[in-house]
Amino acid sequence: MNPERFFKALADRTRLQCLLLLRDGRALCVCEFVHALALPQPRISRHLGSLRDQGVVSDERRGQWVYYRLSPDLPDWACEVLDAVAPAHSLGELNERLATMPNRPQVACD
Amino acid sequence: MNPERFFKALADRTRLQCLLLLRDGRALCVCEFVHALALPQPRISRHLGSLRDQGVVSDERRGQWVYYRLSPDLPDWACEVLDAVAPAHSLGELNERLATMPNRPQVACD
DNA sequence: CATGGATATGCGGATATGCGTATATCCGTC
DNA sequence: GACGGATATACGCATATCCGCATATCCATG
Repeated sequence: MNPERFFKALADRTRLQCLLLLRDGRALCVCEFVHALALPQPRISRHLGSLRDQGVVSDERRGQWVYYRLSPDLPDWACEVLDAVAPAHSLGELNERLATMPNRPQVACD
Repeated sequence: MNPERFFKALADRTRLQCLLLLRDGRALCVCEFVHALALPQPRISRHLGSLRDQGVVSDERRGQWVYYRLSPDLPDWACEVLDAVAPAHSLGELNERLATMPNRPQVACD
């Protein structure tokens, strides 16, 4: 994981929001991102796929659902970067929508 | 300064290296960047100009030279991001070339 | 005011990026 | 094995980004 690539990953609103939602070791499936960010599914899927290809997140299939989490191989400095920017980015609304998501697969699948 | 814009600024090798060189409050002029990074002058100049336009760095003219430094308005989280990534990015060679630069305008113009 | 060093910018081309729409794939259930 | 929900991908388009080269601008000095 080199810094330039990592910052490219963060340099997009959709990807940045996805990553911040995963920050505390949480795993979320695609439909949860779709609901929380209120964005079309292909868009979410493609961004998550690119994050996976770059080693920023890892995925895990559970039945129909694919869960994404921050890659366990993410170097310390990368986690520190996420922690540093988190306070500057209000996730309140996103977490709110997550919490009230109807038909949510299963909460806290960790 | 919003996180997405800031990360776009860091998502380029040239810009990232420039910013890391400025990290301890140091100010450098264009020709110093050119020498340290061993890149063509127009390229350095345009990247620094774009960083200035986005409020990441500030510039100051001194005679023929234009000095750039991290913007004093940079929010705390942005500085923390730079501090976090600094150890992951070896600047040794760049600082080495800076130190041995011939005809260097003036050292430590702070 | 001519000169030269330092810096900035105009321009065109190559490439990358992000998107929407449509469709494919994968999986559990019946 | 048909169906439906969840996810991934193919395709084409619009735009952004980065670059090199050439040239313009700015400034100190003579």
